Formats: sequence, C-alpha cells, structure tokens
Amino acid sequence: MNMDKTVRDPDMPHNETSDISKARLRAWLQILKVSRKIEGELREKMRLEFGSTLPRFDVMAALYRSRDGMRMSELSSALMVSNGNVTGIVDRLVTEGMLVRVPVENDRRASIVRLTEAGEKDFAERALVHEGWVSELFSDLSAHDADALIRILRTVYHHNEAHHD
Amino acid sequence: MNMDKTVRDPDMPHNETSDISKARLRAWLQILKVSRKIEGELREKMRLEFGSTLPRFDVMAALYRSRDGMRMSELSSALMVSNGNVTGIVDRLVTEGMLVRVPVENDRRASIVRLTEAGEKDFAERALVHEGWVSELFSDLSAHDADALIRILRTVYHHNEAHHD
DNA sequence: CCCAAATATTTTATGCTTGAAATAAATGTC
DNA sequence: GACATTTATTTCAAGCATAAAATATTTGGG
Repeated sequence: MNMDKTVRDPDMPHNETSDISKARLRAWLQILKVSRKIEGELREKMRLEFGSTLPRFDVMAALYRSRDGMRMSELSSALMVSNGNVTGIVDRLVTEGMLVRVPVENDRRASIVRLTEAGEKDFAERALVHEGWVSELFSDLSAHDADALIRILRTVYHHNEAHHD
Repeated sequence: MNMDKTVRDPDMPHNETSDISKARLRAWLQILKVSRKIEGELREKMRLEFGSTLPRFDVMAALYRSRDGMRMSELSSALMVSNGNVTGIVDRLVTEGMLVRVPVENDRRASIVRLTEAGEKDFAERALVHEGWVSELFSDLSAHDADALIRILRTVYHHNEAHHD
C-alpha cells in the first residue's frame, strides 16, 4: 500500500496535480505576497523620506560597493535587469547629481558610471535608514528563521540560475 | 552577563547596526532575488506560451475564484494593487474577449467584472500549465521546506498587515 | 586594408504601476 | 429637497521594466 502522498496513481488524469506541486505553488504565492507587501512599504518610505525610489537605491547600492564605478552592462547584469532599463535610471540619477558617466579609455562605445561625492554621502546615510526600515518590517523574524529562510531560498535560486534548457 | 546577541551596548555608535538587523536585511535581499528571478521566468513563459502576462493571469485567477464576478474595487484590494492599475489590465482583457463588464443594479457608479466563457476555458487550461511551471521552478523545494517557508513568511506578512502607525 | 561579426549602449514601443486629480453617482444631513 | 461628503471608478503624468531594433564602435578574418 502506497503511503507516500507525493507519489500518485499513474492513471491520475493529467488535469489533476500532485500535493507537492500544490505546496510549491502555495509557497510561491506566499513569497510573492510578502515581497510585494514589503516592496510597497519600502517604496512609500523611500518616496516620503528620500523623495526617491527603490530602483535608484539599488543602482546606487551596486555602485557604492564598486567605488571605481561600473559599466552599464555590469550594472544591468548585477541588478538582473535589462540594459535599456538601467539607461533610464542612470539618466535620472545623473540629472539629480548622484552619478557621473566617465568615458572609458580605448573603448568609445562604453562608459563607466560612478557615484559623485554627493551620491556617496547621500547613499551612506540612506543605507543606514533603509536597513532600519527592513529590520523593523522583519522584526518578527528571529535570527534562526532568517537563516532558515536564506538557506531554503538559496537552494531555490541556485536551481534556477542560468540553466535554461 | 548578557548572552543575547540582539541586545547591544547602548554606547554603540548609531552608524553601526546589529547582527540581527543585518541578518534580516540579508533575508529580505534573498526574498527579493528569488521573487524577481521566478517572476522573470514565469513572465517569459507566459509571453511565449500564452502571449499574455502575469498581471492578466492574476486578474483572471481572482475572477476564476469568484464566478459571480467582482467589482473593480474588490479586484484591486484582492490583488493589493491600485484602482487605476486594475482599470488598464481589465480594459486589455475585455479587448481580448476574456472579461466582460456588467452594470450593477441600483448603483450606476460601479460595475462588475467577470470572465467570459472563453476566459473561463482559457484560464482553466493556463492555470494547470502555470502550476506545472511553478512546480518545476521549485522542484528543489521539499514538502517540508515549503511548509517551513510558508510558516516563516506568514509571520512576516501578518506583522505588516494593515497596522500603519 | 576591408568588412563581417561581435560588443556596448541607447532608443523605441508597449505594458505595468503608482499617486493624485478628475468625474460621476449615491448618501446623509440640515 | 438642496448640498456637502463619501464612494466607485477612470484619467493622467511619471517612472519602471521588457524585448526588439537601431547606433556606434571594436575586433577578427581574408
């Protein structure tokens, strides 16, 4: 007698789906729900407190880690968004005085983007406040659960990393 | 002697942050990373296989659960997006013949949106395929980890539900 | 050297998303 | 019954995001 609920009768009609499949779908919907909720909260705070946005914060965060600057293509692959997307966000940050585009020696196609002094200063301040917001939004998350969450999500992420069949 | 790592020296400079705060930030960044990766994969599949989008799928899913239809305001609160957002998505789905707007008796401000017969049929098929995609993308997620994930994310979600101070 | 292919980036068209303003209709209050 | 308020929805402006096409430049044969 089959006690394993994840193994189904092979005669099961193909329009029914397994329990494990349903559990994974629920997990995905829950991830989506939480990430949208948190993203919405952070977007609102960014707008009200900084007059800025999450995508701009992300770009500045990447550049803050690479003080020598990054190419547009490096930025878009680090942030996992399209090239054209980064163009627009960088344009706005340049207008705001947060970023500069520097030509690259020996390659006139490319340019390097880096934080201005003002951009560095602003980001350093904002990053601290941002971390506080996140910690508050996740204040019910224990260190233990945070670790469990990260471990589980890492396995999911790695399975989907760059192995497009 | 203080053994609790989450309680810090009150003289700690305010530009340093606690370990638990850093762990929560890492957890949030990991949630974001996974949800963007999965969302991107699903978007691409939706586009290639169905010639459709995730937001349209979400609207149809909500209406599939409420066969009698929903008001625009019910839809936007169920999906946790703005009113104006739903207007545009519904417009496109009406053009595609998936949805109809039905006037509400005794209230000429409101209208009820519901799936057409074609919309119901299309969604039923797509939902099965969609569940298969999710199960495949999450195939490294055991039933046990799925439950753990859901439990942890639920506590985070509930903490942030509707208590804007 | 010439030119096809590859690379780096921007532009374009389309759609999603928000917040705020506008429109329209219903409701409550004097 | 007039009218201020509330409720339901749409419209608008701006920004984010993608895929695909366009532009510009570099590189690698022949």
